[in-house]
Amino acid sequence: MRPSRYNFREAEPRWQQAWEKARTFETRTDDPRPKYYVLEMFPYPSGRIHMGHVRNYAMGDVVARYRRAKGHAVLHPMGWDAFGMPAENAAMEKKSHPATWTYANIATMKAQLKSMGLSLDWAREFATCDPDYYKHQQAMFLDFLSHGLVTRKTSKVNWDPVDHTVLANEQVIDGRGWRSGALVEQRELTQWFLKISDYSEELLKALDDLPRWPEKVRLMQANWIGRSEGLMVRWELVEATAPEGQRELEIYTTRPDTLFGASFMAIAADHPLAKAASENNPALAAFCDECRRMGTSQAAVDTVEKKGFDTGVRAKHPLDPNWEVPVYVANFILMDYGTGAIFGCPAHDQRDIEFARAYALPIRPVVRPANLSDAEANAAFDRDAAPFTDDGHLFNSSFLDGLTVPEAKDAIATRLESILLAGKPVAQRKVNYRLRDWGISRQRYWGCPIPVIHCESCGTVPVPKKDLPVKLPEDVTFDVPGNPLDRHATWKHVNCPQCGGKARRETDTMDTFVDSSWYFARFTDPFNAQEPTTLSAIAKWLPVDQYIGGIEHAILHLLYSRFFTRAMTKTGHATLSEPFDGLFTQGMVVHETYKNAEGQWVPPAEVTIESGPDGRRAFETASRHEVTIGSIEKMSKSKKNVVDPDDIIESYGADTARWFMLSDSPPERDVIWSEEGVQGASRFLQKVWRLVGDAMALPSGNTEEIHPVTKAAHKAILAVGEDIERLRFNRCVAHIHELSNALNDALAAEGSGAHGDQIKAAARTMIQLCAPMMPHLAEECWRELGGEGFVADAAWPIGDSALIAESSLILPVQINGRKRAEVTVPADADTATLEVLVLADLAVQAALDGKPVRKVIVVPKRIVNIVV
RNA sequence: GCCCCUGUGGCGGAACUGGUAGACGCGACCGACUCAAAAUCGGUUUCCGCAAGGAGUGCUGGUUCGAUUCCGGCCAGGGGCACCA
Repeated sequence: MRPSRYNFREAEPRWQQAWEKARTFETRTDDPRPKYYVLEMFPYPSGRIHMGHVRNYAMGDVVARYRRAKGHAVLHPMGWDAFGMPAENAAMEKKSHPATWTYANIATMKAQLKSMGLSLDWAREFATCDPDYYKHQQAMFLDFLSHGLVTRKTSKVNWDPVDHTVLANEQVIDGRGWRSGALVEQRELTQWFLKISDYSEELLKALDDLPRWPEKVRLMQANWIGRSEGLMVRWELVEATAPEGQRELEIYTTRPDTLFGASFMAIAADHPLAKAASENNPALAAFCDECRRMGTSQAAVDTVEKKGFDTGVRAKHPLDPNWEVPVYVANFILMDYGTGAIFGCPAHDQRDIEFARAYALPIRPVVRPANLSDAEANAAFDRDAAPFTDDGHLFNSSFLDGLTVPEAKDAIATRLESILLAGKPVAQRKVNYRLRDWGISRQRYWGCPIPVIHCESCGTVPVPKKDLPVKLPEDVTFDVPGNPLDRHATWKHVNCPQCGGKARRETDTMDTFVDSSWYFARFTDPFNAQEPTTLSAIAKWLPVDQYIGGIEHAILHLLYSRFFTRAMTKTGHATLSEPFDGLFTQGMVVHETYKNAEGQWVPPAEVTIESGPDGRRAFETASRHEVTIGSIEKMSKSKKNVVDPDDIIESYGADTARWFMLSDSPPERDVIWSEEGVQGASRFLQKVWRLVGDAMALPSGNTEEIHPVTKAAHKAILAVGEDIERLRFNRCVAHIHELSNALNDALAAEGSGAHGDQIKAAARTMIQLCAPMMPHLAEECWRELGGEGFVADAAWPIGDSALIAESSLILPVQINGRKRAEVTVPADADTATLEVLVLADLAVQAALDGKPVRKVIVVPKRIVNIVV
């Protein structure tokens, strides 16, 4: 006997086991059908999955299951982004080894993901902390090294002087170390870099070839790469003022047209000239030290007050040897960008004008609006007004006078290129990029070791490939701060692979972004023990057809992966440039917040919502005390507005959780998790169960005519398919609701059983359309409706647009753009016939009220507009 | 400061490429079933108005036979980037 309610607790695990036993979702590499690679960003094993994961993986699973049904060989793998700081923090706090902690979390989260019933190929699972994974990463690093894609240079880190440890930006809070509370200093360390900046132009240009990426993400990447065209200009220093050995100062500018408005030079505290000038100037040295005490994060640099210090050095204007400008050290000039030096033109730059006002420097306007004369512009100039940064015409600028800004940029570049200083042109055109090389060195234990050995006589020597992997030692302690690899008793002491002499291992590990920059490639053949990738598998499966993840990875992860794919291709590990053909960034999961009378946050699980005509009220379930409903915010531990996926799956089942995640909200926007919403989803599942049961109970029978339910079914097939392809899951849900309503109507009207076959067919269609979103219930119903095998293996139904066609349609009629009537007309009537039909209609006649018709506009199958 | 996105009923949202604004769902209300409740089913639900009718997609102006959609200005909310020369 069929139960009247669907029992998900019994059915869901049963179908999960059945799929697993049948190995339904394992991908055969030699599958001859057209491929489709669906990938969701793999999770960090933090301990438990959260609702954001549920949303992300529910979306990916719909795409994967739909593509399977459409006859694709689908690759839909899952793994773990398993290296990173939280494991070390847990090691310090809970005294568990990072590996133990990480693998335990993976086990928990894998069980949670399995309970969602995702169509994943678990046979391909790996964690980036598996030596079997990172040994290939080390091999590729060595290949990158030999192909000139790796460099070693100094860069700054946040140094905690108390804990003697390097801090991540997120560990620096208000300029202090998060544990020690000590003021953070900048320290220079020699570090390993991947030369992503060699690909700046390429990575920028290729953004145009990614039409299936969100415009927003491409724009963010373009801004991050930050191409600018400018001029490198060398300024001769006034000899009497310059430190020993310093003859000139080179700056980079994108506004060379404003050179005649120059009033000062500003250099970074780490600029060689600043260091040289500091030697005999303790006050300047102290100022440079102060600049260095800022954190290395941009946020830290941003919030600091703009300050400068006159070095006493003077520079000669390149076009007027008698014109001298002062050289300042300024805390807002970054050594990393351009040459670490600028010239300031206060009249035409916001930052420069603030600096000039603060240090009483001259402000000379050189660009005027096109509608003013030179004299008017000079008269109108105001030191205290905002700088003029628009395009205009040059004045007060010698041979540039009267030119537009672009003309002046070109003219001054041409002039300066022909002037020689110390035998070389004083200026040179230069395209510059904001994008910097990718520093991958981390002074931490829980990461992929950089496979290099430092030998006193041979220098840096790559670890021979036969010695890979360089494995992390297991016997490490976290009771003191600092890098456990560095203080390990034996690990770093090795013999040099070249000379055999005493040497030491590199103790830095790789940035975890390296791990995630090629995992998608490894998934195409994770079984290859010899090589990182199998080229035939890369060629077959890449690029990823649909990549889905959070917008927070819009820049770094996606840009690094694009670079890494190119680097892999250069070193023979891949055969393409762009790893992700289609990208989708989903919104966050948000929830209401609740506060009790004492002002404490209350978790949703302890709150009961009651709604009536006066709105919604919330009560603590246990005490019945009313709580205040607060704003809707991203789920976070601090506000306690977190809903645990396990609790939801336990109370409602995986299908309900998935269905609700996909309903209502457009996937790129935030979705509000609410108890009412999830209950609505649950009710719909039961409705599907009931409709299928009622349909099944009908006797067989058919008539020639096409029943409305058949039309509804075919309409839904076409609409749902199109909307899945465009990732508009909320609309899919609406279409399925419509079909279920049509089915409900058909069942209610069915007395004699004359249309049994058509109604049953419509029920089957509904189940197939539901299957990508609520796979367990769909399997259960599919079996009942006599479907063969798994619905997961069934071909997607084919919609027949001919069945939907109507012989007549209702056309709205507007008069002067206002809807006044509706006229039923034959679907195939031509424009002239329509005009006659519409004008003859009684309701139209009444609305026209005898006014003369000036014009009739007919939009076929849409609307008729009469102009009177 | 710069850049981007968003703004539609009580709520989430729909409306293809300029062509019937409010699909679908949530909530609410009314009714049926029930001793009763839950569940379920049926109906109503943009606002004003008894109605006829009118208004209406953040505000404002424009283009158009016709604007949620295109353009200008403004307001509000969200996000990203940044002393980037």
